[in-house]
Amino acid sequence: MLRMSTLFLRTLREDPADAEVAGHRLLVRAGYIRRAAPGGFTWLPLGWIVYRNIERIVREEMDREGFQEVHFPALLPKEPYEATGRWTDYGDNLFRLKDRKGADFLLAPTHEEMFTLLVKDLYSSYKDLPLVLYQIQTKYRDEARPRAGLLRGREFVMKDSYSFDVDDEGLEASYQKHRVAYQRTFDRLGLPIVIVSAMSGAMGGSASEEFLAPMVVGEDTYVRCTTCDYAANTEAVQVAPPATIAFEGLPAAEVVDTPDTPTIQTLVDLFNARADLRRPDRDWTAADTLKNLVVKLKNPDGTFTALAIGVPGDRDVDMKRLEAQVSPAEIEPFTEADFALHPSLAKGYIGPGALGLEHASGIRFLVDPRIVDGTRWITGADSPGKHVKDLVMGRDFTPDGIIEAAEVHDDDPCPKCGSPLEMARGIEMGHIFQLGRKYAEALGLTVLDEHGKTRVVTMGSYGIGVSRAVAAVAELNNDTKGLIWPRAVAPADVHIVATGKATDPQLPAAELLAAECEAAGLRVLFDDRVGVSPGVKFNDAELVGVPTIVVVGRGLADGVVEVKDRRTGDKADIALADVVAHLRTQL
RNA sequence: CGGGGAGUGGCGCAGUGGUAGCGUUCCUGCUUUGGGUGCAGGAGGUCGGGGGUUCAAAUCCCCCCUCCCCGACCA
Repeated sequence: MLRMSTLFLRTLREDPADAEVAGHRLLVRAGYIRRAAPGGFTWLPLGWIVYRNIERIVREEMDREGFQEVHFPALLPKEPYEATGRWTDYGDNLFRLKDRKGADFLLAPTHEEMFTLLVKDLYSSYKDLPLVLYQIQTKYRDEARPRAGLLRGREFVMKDSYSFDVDDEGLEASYQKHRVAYQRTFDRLGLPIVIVSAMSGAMGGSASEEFLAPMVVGEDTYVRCTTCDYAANTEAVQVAPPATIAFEGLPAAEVVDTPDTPTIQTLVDLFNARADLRRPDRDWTAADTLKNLVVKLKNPDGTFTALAIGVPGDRDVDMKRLEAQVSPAEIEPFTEADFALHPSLAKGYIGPGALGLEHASGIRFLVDPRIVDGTRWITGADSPGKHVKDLVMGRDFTPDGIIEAAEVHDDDPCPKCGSPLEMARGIEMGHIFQLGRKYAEALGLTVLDEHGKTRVVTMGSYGIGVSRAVAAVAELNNDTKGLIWPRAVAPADVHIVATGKATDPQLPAAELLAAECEAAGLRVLFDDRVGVSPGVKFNDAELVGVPTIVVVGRGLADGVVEVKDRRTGDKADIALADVVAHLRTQL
């Protein structure tokens, strides 16, 4: 039994000034956590109880699938991470340190390498697979910007698991088991989840999905269909290409003088203003123009490659989407010096005429999927002050390929059903990932198959943010008065408040009730403080957020106590003799 | 890393060069006991850190650190 008289707890009367988002603010105010370091938090008794409840649920769902728990050090030598290139790839996000002999160590941001090596150490036969191992471990990432308390810290707890299979079918099965286990886990935590397709990116895996809890303070933007079940991370959205158009009857391309049209808007205005250029049926819009952007890719080996991207003029290139497409290369701006090296590019008037591996610039030219055969465009004519109109895709120019890099907008058509898409924000609670053989290859994890042949093991990795889940549940379960925990994770089932003076009958009656509740299997938080006014106790109870509040107060004279539902605010007077049975029905 | 805001008792804030204050919290006493009760007395701060200017710095100057917000970044 937790007693308020002795519990290590101090609730704050006012909001802490450095906490913006509701969940963070309330976790601090209600005495669940304290900031201890940049991006690091101390769990106070109530917070630690909630944390462990969540951890227990995660563990139970892993165990239910037959996954086996192990536990690695967080402090690791650099060598395994050098073997996979991550010692450098992780960049500034990796906490690096040296031991007394000067050897390099790191605080692990994730443990793919160690799990791979552990399995390599002990297993060598296909008969040993499939295998799934997991741990619940503190992770370290030197985040550029820790945020919103536990939502993004530099030290946090993650459940990470890793599957090991002989073949792709096995990987798929392990992946699906995790998918199901994750759905059940988040369901038990009371977290609404949208599963979105994510980019497999540089990892080269075939599938990756994120489990997002929708919330406005979320950091990830994703799109979801307003009609069907399609949902995808913004980076992974696939644009549905329109139907192609026959070339017959399309006007011939024509170069026109368009002085002083540095922007899409000025170009469109000019076309609408000039009688010789006006469209008879409707006004020109930015969507009629083809915008060509040139960037520089910094390849992993340090070399640079130029890349041109063509998108409809009513959209910008989304750098995040572009980066996801070209990963592991990084995007750098195309500078004046770069233009000097490519005299065929007329800045501000770049067009398909100069772009493409087979054309003057030799720059690879990729276009948005909406640019299909037969679409006609106003675009740069590769000469200052000139544009070309009615340049027809497939007839007048052919790019080197397609790229998904244009901005995604609300109301874009769903690639699955064509209904409008909408953008939303969420926080990543879990990520499941078909890694494939990258780590097994780099670290030499192989097994012998039934024919005695060496096979590289194929892997998956799967994460749940455990400490983040505390923050997410708090964020989604509160009101102006405080937290409202879902019962499965709440620090107690019932918060018993005794009002009255020390000599009044309420206190001993509440004491007795608390003991009975506990004997009946209820987890009890008992406000047994004397000399504290009822208002303070009521406010604290609402702030702390235990789902059921029982007040042993003035009704005691009539043999009843008040049972209040924290979430709905519903109150009922229940006869003292019936309280325990009544409370048990609410579990 | 870029832009913006801010660091003063546990928490929230005031204090533009001259002995650090208010509210709350905490302690003591009395009072009060169904919505943060009232009164009185008390405790608690090297004013984020380091340099500098000055007779004198929370206050002015320089450097650094940290926190919050936006962006970049983020299996």
